[in-house]
Amino acid sequence: MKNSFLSEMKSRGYLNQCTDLDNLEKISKEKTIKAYIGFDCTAPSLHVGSLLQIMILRLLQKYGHQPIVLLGGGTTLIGDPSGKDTTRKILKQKDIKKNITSIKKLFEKLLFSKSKKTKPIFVDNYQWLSKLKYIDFLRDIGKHFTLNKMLTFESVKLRLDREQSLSYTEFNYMILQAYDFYQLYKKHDCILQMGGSDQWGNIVNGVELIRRILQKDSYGLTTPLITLSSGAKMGKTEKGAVWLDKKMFSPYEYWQFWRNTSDGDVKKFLNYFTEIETNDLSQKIDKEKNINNLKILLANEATTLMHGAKAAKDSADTAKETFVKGGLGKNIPEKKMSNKEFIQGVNIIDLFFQNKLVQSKSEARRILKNNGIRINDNIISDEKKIINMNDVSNDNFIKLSIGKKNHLKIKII
RNA sequence: GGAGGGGUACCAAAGCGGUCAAAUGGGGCGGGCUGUAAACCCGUUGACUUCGGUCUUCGAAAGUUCGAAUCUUUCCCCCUCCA
Repeated sequence: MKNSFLSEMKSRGYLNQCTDLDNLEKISKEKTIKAYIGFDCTAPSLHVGSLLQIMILRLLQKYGHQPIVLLGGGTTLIGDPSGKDTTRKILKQKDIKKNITSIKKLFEKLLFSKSKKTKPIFVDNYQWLSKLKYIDFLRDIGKHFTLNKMLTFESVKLRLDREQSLSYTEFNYMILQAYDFYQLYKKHDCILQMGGSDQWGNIVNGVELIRRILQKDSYGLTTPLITLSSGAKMGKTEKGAVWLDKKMFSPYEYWQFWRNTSDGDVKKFLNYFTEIETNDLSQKIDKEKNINNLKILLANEATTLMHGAKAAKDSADTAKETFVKGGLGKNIPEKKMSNKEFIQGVNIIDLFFQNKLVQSKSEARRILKNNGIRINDNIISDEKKIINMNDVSNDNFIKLSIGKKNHLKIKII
């Protein structure tokens, strides 16, 4: 059997559930299809939690199909209750618009295609949702949804079971999402909606709505929920979410995020988040004895995909410098300071505080007590220590470190 | 509309007149071990400090008191149940 979109979906482990795998496979082999994924626009960037969805859109393109990216300008106003146990804050429309603009940029880069056939289509559901008339909507769309069924959905049940409130607004979310699919089917002949496993209920609703109104078949499929071997949710680091936008999360940090993948997750992630052909990949995995090299491979591939080959290489080099040689890496953030201050001498605590390596002086003192503060890789244990020109290295730098991973080079001018 | 319950540090949650900068758990941070992993262990987790202390915090404001997170009043917000 020849490789197809769905067969690679399966072999990479992207496929969790599908409404009708056999028929979808048949159709996607016969002709090119359009498929959509909806994204919430609650923040100015997406984070790695959405990366799997992005990967499958790219995969779709690889097999000549066309992705539709739905940016939920309308639904974000409502808030999806799936997977959340409390009502989300309602965002301002102005903010959502900004978010949409910057998320769109991200997709334009990631789903870039020269071919018209696989070029991504961007839609914003605000376009049609904002035009809905309440009475008409209730009559035409609402009649297809029974409360009996809606109450059986996980997202609803969860809230009710826990006696957490679920607002009427949120309760409508699933209907709107179903309506989105219906609109895209009509406007763009989009026959497939994809999403994370928590979207299954919403997706099925759309498929059913299309069948009821148009008597047409459409399809839905979901990707598995990614769990770490530790059981935690993926995508959080000490610094918060792992954003895909380099303004919010630098390529070096991004590289480090993947480099720090735990052992148990490496092979899975290589399949999920790189585009190395599956055969090559399994060979590589078998051959490689040192798991750290696989982690580096993962970090390189994932960073290349997101930020480009150069950024990946720079990050890898910096990491090498920093961790292997222990010297000053190129990508360590750098700051300039006048030599006047150092001729006078600066208190160590003040120096770290001024350079924003710590949020308060108390924090600096605390870390210092725990042997976490270093100047030029030497642990400092005296909080009254004065840093002056004697601490400047030959090439006019002072290296400040907090812990093992947080460094700053000060260039003396 | 009626009846109750509640708002405490990043989160959850104790405290219910002084010994409270506030138990405990999670998370975070630093250290140790190591492989930039996991697990585990130790320390730390409001700010400033001349290291003696000082200042600000328990939804908001006002009050009682020598003294309030704790008592009173008003206001704001959230939740549950009944209609």
